[in-house]
Amino acid sequence: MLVMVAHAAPAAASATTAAVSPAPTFSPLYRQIKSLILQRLESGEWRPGEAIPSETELAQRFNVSQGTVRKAIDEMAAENLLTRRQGKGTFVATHEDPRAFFRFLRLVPIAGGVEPARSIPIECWRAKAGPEAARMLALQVSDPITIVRRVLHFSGKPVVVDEIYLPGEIFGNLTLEMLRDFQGSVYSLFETEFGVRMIRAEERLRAVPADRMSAELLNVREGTPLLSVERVSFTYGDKPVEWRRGLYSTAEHFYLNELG
Amino acid sequence: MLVMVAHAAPAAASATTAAVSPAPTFSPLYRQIKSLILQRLESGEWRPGEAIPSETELAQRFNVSQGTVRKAIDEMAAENLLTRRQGKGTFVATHEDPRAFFRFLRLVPIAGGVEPARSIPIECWRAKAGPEAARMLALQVSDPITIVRRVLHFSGKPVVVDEIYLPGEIFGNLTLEMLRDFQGSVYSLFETEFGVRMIRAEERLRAVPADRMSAELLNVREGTPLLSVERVSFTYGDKPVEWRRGLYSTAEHFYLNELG
DNA sequence: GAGTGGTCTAGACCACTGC
DNA sequence: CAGTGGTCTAGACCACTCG
Repeated sequence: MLVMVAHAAPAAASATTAAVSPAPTFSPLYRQIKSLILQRLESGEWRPGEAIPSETELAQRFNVSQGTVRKAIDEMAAENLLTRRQGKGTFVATHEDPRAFFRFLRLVPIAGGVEPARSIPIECWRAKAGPEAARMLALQVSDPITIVRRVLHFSGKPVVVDEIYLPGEIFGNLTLEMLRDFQGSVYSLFETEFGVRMIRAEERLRAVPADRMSAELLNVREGTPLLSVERVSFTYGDKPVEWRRGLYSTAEHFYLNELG
Repeated sequence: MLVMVAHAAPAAASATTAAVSPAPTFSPLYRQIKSLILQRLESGEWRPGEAIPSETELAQRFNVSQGTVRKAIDEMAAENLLTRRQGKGTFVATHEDPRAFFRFLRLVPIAGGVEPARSIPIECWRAKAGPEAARMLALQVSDPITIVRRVLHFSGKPVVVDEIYLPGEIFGNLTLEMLRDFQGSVYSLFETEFGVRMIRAEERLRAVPADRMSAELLNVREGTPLLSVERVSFTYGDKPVEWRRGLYSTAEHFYLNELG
């Protein structure tokens, strides 16, 4: 049945759209399988850290060959949505994995050493979205939001000061205690406690002078150049669910980026 | 013949190394094909922008199935070493491609618009490598190097001031005139005139105050926070061939980074 | 229409994990 | 040993480009 849909789709697509636009040409079978798997992930049917059914079983279930399922999973593994483990199975990616840590925090000490960051939450409060937060989070102005202020320490020293803006609809129950008590990264908490998995993010970097409050928190002089990092994070379906403004002290750390 | 090597390799490898270390387990056939193709690229047999032989021909040549060649090329396309064009062939990736531009210059205007950067070379001279340049370029101290200073303009305004350090052995003939006259990016010139193709790079970002010279060139006040971007670029075989220090004015631009 | 990459299949066998 | 992902093959057909 799925096969028929698969073969019918491109023909129908080109028939209806060819005269309008040449863009949406063709959707191969493995992409349809991919979006079926994606649906299961979005719906929470297969949860972070769990194994999904084996390739052969998915192939039977979807009535396609194992190679087609494989190609779908290949792409999703490349996008860090799934993780393959030979001999064990294919697993839904999770931020519990320490590898995921440095994918989202690219700060490295100038002088060697790989100490993990320690997050120290300062405040957590509710507010109404201003125009900027609303735009970034695709909300309406004055929709409820939750804001977290915190500091990140590396080997005991404050290096990053952060403000995290979250949609109140999802994160209305977030409290300072949860942030304090949770073992693991913030994204790990979001995933475990709120069922929200961050897939990708965009960061915008600038150099700015330290304001008084940040200077105090980071133990630098007011006006010291800091790295300003604005991040919007997206979950499934490219839905923005976090907006973050961070100031990084780059006296003893740098932001490492790989250009592929 | 190659097939025999392929099948013999893992057995031999595990026989000799199993007792020593469990690391270098197994090299599948498609990776051997991949490194054969890589050799052709490194040697310049297939040059940037040119088409490589078709998959079927490579399969015959290497005595493997087309699917195996395909998988090798798949990986190399994912690494931006090759570019596939349906119906036309597979091509060696090149920095002439405008897509390659923003892979290596992630500066975006805050207020919309996608004006291309204009590179204005200021100086180009020979020098001897200091300890830092030597380390970054994997040279000996006092080996010859070539240094370029330049400014990047966006819509007529200076935004980036750059110093580029290059191994003299390769870039001994680089002149200010070449930089001025060449149409296209610096990497495009390196590729065309010096046969050096940049594959990947690492950037280290910090926020620093503008020194007097940079402040003048960028038309900002001394001490203004600037984004310091240090880059080491690598060619085939992870050989470093460029070290760059740039100062970016982030008054009207930001550095955009995608976290996947 | 010939040639290229892109998709899909079916089946064999290998490497790894865990019972 | 059974079950999983990983590799390799051979062949069919589709989509795209170009002369």
